[in-house]
Amino acid sequence: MELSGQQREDARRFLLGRRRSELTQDERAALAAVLSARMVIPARRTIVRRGEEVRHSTLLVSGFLSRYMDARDGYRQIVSVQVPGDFVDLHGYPLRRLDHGIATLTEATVVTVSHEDLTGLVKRFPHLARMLWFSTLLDAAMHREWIFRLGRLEAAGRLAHFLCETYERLRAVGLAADGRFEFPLTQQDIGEACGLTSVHVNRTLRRLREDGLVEVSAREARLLDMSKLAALGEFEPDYLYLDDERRSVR
Amino acid sequence: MELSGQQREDARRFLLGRRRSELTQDERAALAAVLSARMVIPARRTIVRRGEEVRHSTLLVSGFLSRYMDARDGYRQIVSVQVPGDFVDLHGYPLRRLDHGIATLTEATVVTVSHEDLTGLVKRFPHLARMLWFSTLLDAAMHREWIFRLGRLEAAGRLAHFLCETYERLRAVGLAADGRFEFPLTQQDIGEACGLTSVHVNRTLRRLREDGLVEVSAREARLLDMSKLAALGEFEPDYLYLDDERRSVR
DNA sequence: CGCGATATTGATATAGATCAACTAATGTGG
DNA sequence: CCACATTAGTTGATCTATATCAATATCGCG
Repeated sequence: MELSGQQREDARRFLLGRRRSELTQDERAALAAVLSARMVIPARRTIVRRGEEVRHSTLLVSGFLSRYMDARDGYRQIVSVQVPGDFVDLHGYPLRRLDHGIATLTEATVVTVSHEDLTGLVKRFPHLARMLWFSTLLDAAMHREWIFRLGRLEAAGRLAHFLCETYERLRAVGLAADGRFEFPLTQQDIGEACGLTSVHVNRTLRRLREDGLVEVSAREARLLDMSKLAALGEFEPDYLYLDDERRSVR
Repeated sequence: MELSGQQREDARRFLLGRRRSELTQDERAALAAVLSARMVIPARRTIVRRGEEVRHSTLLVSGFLSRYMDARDGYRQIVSVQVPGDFVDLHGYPLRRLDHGIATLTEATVVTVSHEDLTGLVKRFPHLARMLWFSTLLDAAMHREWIFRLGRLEAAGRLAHFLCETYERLRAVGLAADGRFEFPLTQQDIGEACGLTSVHVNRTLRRLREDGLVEVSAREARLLDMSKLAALGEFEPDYLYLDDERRSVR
């Protein structure tokens, strides 16, 4: 079967910025070959609900997705924001059933891989299997950092940490530079990620702006003083396992 | 090489209570064969520090371990409590370097597997490899629930949720029944897990006791009203992927 | 028995939630 | 392209859950 340029390009995004986990030509081609056609999903759509069985996994090509859990009072807690290049629900492959919901934050382009195809892939390419495992472990590492953020930082630190993490992850996949990146989340979204009300996010962002640390608009975030932000958020990017962690921040 | 009864017994604990992930005789024997001798570690010892490279992974046989992150102010955030049968730092195998510390909470007995041996195992037993992956994904699922707990529940709910989760996990490995289990954590430990001060843990536990929901002493926890506790903590154990989730709680 | 760690309780301070109003942006149909 | 509707952002006033500080009580252990 002929590979389309689009499939190649989509497969290339996976684990971008983690050279240590470079895939071979063969592995990448095999992955590309099982990718579905691209699908575009409007903003703020639920893709998978908690408890649902999944038969394929989703690779995010562009836009932002959230993984979230609903609370009884109607509020939701975002447990993870996925950026382009992330396999969103790869863990659904061994687990079969998702323990949380997935929704778009912005309009998003995705491609999928059926679990059947994944089984074929991991049989033929043990190293690729290991890299898929690795990528789910990155998620877990980010979860842990997310726990730290909620458990030990106050509002300003949480926002600083969240912004630093998002920046570094986008930078790794070429979507951020010079402290700037597209960031079309609402203050409500940010609050749901950081365990704060949108009102408090607003006030805290204002303070950070007044202190010259960041500027966050509806479209874009600008991190004006990375080292102060990193200090405020106690952000140490080692847990992202990036290529160039020694040079980034600090 | 002859397998000792102890090795067999230790290997048997892995993924106990998750029948869906049953290992074959061969797989279990192969795992048992690479387990180290048991080691006993005193309470409150750091086992691995953040950033450390690891060359083996640890299977907990008895006692409690914590995975934690240090904050600048000297406080720590516990991101996970490991119970017997858990592979504590299996994610260190693909990741190589830990993004958090590991310490004993109580005296603990552990056995280890070298990453070299793990590589041998996963080559020979792809299904076992998948189960190892599965077990790290259980950790990730618990992390997500931990995020929910910190982000969306107030003190009483957090404690209720934490106690329910711990109970169900211990029950799965035969260490809890009738709402009771050994639970030798200090209120300080509980606070570090739930993002609360020990003072507030104390007051909140008192309220739960006065309401007839739990009794937590230095040795033991007694969950007196599981259904109220589960409601208070918005605890739905599906994320633990237990054998009998339909029957448990609720 | 006495000492260090843990638990308990009280008084006070504070970060963030809640409620409420208003403004600014964004989008839609006529 | 404007009028209006909808959504998101902003600000103020007040309330509350939890932190902080401090003192005492209790427990487990050598």
